Amino acid sequence: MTDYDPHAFPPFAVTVDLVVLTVRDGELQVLLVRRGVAPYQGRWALPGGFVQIDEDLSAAAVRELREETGLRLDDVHLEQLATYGAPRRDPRMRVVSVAWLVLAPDLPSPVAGTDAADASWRPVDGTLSSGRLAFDHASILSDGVERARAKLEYSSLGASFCDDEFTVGELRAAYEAVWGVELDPRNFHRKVTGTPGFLVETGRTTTRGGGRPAMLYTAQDAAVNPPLLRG
Amino acid sequence: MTDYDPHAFPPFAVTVDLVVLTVRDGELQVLLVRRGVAPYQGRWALPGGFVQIDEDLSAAAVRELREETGLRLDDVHLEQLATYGAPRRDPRMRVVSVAWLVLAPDLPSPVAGTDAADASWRPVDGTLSSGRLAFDHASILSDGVERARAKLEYSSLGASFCDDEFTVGELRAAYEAVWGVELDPRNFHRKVTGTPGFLVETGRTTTRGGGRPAMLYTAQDAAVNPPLLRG
DNA sequence: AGTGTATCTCGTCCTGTTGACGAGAACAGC
DNA sequence: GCTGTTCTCGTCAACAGGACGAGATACACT
Repeated sequence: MTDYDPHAFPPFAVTVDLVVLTVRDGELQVLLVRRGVAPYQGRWALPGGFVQIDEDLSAAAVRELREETGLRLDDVHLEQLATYGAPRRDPRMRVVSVAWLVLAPDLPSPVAGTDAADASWRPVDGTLSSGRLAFDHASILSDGVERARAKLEYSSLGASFCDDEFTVGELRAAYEAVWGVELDPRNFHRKVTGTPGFLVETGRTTTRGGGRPAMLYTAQDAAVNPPLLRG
Repeated sequence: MTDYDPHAFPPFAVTVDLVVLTVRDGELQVLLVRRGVAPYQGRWALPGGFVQIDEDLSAAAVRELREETGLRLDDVHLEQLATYGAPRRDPRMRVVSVAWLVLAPDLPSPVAGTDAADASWRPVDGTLSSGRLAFDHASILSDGVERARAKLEYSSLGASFCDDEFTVGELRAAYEAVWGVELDPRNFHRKVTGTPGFLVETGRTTTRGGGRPAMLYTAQDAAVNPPLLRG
């Protein structure tokens, strides 16, 4: 490790970029930071940064998540999304970026880290249609949203958008926000409570949200087969 | 691009590795090359190599595919699998490897390229259970097989294992090999011919394989909803 | 206390899909 | 012609899914 020859292979910079999604105000939102330096100065971008030379890729993702957003790993779901490495995606040098998808509940989180001058949740729809993200981040965000939408169909990952304990109605609201559709509350309830390994009853109930008290559940990691359908 | 400062970021080597899967002799097989140099000299490994400094990641995958296996892109399905970059996965230096999944028909292909001293198709099951692949390639292969199995459920990618024109029976044989299950020929026929956009009838028939002449189809790119189930 | 409103949860009906299986059609080889 | 093979269509019961009704149980307001 210490005696490699830097001329034996082309040197690349390796970064991680984070697509951090949450559901706020009934819509899917993404965490963006405003760039303080060129290139793309003043533009919104995905949070991210360089991987350190002795650091695992996932460790770099977790570190950037903590540094730039204040989120901890045990609050969220994190998975590798894809890697982007077009030769001129960064005009300064050859950068290969490993993108990670993070699904987070609507935490009353600081959302202000050490690095980012300005960070905030932005609606995904408006961000994608405006098309003004830095670098190829619009493409990465689009892929991340597509992955999230697809994974909700056949996994219990929708619960990642909810608190540790949640009601079926809150879970349904997350699915509706991600998919942009309205789901029948009765059929959704039947589906998620009837799928073994999807939800665990806590025995407690809550009346937040009004109406009849709702059972509180925690998530389990079961696959859904056949999948939930989007409408 | 020309004036970057190589001391401003940690330098990484970036490679591509290929998980090339096919169905031969009724079982899922993977293309491996035997390493001629240390480390892991003599061990089987996934084909791959360094990404050039001005080369796109997918272009590097296509180039290695051609160089090491003789396969052309229009013969096969290629998609990015995942990226592997543990700090000591290569004992010589810090290498980040972008892995690609290739699904190929059972071509009477040379399978001998410029680089690889020795290349051959090996059964996936035996390869994974022996656990003697170089580097972290067993883990990459495992992820690739899992991806392939999952994608066959809700896409027409199984046709990537068949020739351009194929029968429903040949397609079913591919699914059975990948999933390691037996499927009912009548129900499978009903499902794939009844899913709009999955198959296109050519009008021609064939008697290869014996029995009553079978209709020949070409593949289309439709998603399957609800998915095919694994038995 | 009573009324209205909201949500949750269970149940019903109908349709389409799936798995198990039967049966005939159409070839090759002997 | 007979046999064995594969292909293709059909049948039937069980199940899952979408549309919808209805009661349960909270809170807010008068």
